[in-house]
Amino acid sequence: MHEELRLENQLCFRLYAASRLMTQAYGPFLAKLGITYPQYLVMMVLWEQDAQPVNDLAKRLHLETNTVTPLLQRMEKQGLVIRKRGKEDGRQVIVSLTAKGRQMEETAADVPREVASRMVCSRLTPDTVPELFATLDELIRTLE
Amino acid sequence: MHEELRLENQLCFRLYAASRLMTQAYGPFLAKLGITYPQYLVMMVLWEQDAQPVNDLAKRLHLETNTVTPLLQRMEKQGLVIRKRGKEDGRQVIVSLTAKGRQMEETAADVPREVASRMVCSRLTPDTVPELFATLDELIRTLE
DNA sequence: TACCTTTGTATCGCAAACGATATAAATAAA
DNA sequence: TTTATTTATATCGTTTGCGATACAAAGGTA
Repeated sequence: MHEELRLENQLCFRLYAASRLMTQAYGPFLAKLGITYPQYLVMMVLWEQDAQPVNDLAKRLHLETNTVTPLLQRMEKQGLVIRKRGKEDGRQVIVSLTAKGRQMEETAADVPREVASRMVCSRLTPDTVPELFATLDELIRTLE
Repeated sequence: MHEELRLENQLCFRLYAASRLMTQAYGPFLAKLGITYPQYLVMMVLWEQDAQPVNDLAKRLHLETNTVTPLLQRMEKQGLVIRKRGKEDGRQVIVSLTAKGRQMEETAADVPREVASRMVCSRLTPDTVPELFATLDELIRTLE
């Protein structure tokens, strides 16, 4: 038996499981807004900074553009964003929020708190969370 | 601007990004074995305990059976596992390793070390990793 | 100008991942 | 025993996610 191959010894599996369960935890709240979890991430990026090229959105989310493009196409069909060719650089596609997309920010502002309330852990306190964030941030920087 | 909606303040996004980047880190090594990352997880479960019903595999991986079934069908097509109806309970499908699947464990034993070597972080030490594991484990227990 | 390379998006194909639903076997209830 | 319910898998449709590839715009270079 190879101890290093035990599921319980894997960081990768914990991240994989935690990530999917976290996505599921957001599901019911995002369903009320009519969006999915990756779409929610795109919206957060745009609420923070509107009118960005596809490339910048993808980089921010650590995704490939061939993942983001169809995602944005679906969001455009739903009337959340519009996509326009860049004026200076005709290769770029600038993604901007519609009025509907901007309005959604108000409703969405409650979501993080609602999810957090279902996620009370003894090990996730104002003391320990910054440490966890820093560790994950370093891991992400190292892997990308 | 809603501070709680900033991407940088989200645990969910860090887990999402870290999980995908981790999967990508395994990619090249698993490609040599001819399997994908979720398939690798299934193999780890079976190396630990062979001949399990689909349901147990799914529970162990925190996945739905409708995700695991097609995964196993692809693995069966590749000759890594075989699926047989249970004798006592005809509803169950028992998944077992083939000789090829068992042999793969030897080659795979190097994978965790190879990935770890590309993942050296100042915040991921023998001291801090148990703490991180415990936090993620509690989070997973809370969310499931 | 003509040609080559780089850059930014998009298209295609495949493997997850999951909700909704279907199906058959096992179990409980009548 | 017949009927109803639960349980274990499987099927279907949609959304992600990514590698490989295509393609057009932009930027060199000769």
